[in-house]
Amino acid sequence: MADRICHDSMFRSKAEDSDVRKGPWTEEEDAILVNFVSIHGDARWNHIARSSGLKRTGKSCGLRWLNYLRPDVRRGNITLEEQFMILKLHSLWGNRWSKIAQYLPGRTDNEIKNYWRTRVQKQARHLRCDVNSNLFKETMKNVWMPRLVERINAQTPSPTYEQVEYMVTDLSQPIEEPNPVEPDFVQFNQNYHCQQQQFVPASDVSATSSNSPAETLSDVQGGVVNGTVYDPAGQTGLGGFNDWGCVGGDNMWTDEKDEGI
DNA sequence: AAGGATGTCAACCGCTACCCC
DNA sequence: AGGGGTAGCGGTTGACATCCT
Repeated sequence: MADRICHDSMFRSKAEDSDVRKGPWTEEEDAILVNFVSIHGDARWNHIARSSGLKRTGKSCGLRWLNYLRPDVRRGNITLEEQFMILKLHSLWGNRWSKIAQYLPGRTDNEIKNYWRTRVQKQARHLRCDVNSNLFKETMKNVWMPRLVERINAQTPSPTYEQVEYMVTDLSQPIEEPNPVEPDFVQFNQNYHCQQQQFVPASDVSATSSNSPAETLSDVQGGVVNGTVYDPAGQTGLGGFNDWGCVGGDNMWTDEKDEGI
């Protein structure tokens, strides 16, 4: 859209525009930006861009700071706990990346978005279904999330009863928007991240129906019914499908090879 | 070993909402 | 009220890395 030129360029001269740098940031540029932010704060990015001498747009400076340079940004692999939160919050809010990022301290919306696209959507492709389909949502809720919880439990001590009840209750929440249980997530996040306590698999609690949504899955082709993985064509006992409901190969939760957990 | 395929992620783009004058 | 300036959001792109044949 020709009349929707990036606003950053609207108040830059043509000479300046032709001089605007794009692409990866250099260490020197990073150092300049960090220095300027330490003096002027992380606001007014256009002012920083101009006065720092960086040949970048204010927008580019802001993005670089937010996604990479700010001191509280977390780098490295997404943890199991973070993965669980992403799946859970995405089931409630969809592609509201910045909102989801608020519940994952130190993670950026960009990082979460990339995670979703590269890891989660890949699994949807393997299942030959749309990431927004009922099949994919059911598989995520009834297979991947409980298994993720199991893996989290395997590395941390037992949860409190309240936490178990919370998890069970919350996992049964319908997918809806706007989200009516947002305060619970604040509590959940605090409990989980601050106290280093743990979950219990929903499948371990009789009140849940994590493995038997047959009446729901009967409406779609493929999925997981009573622990059996069905492919989108309705076949069972799929060669190549592990019990995550995924095609064997890369493990979506870690960088390790999937051993058919 | 090579090169094509695939995955990852930083950065950019287009758009919208908000604020201020 | 409305227009300009700005920040933030979600989608997309492209460079680089890694994997596979």
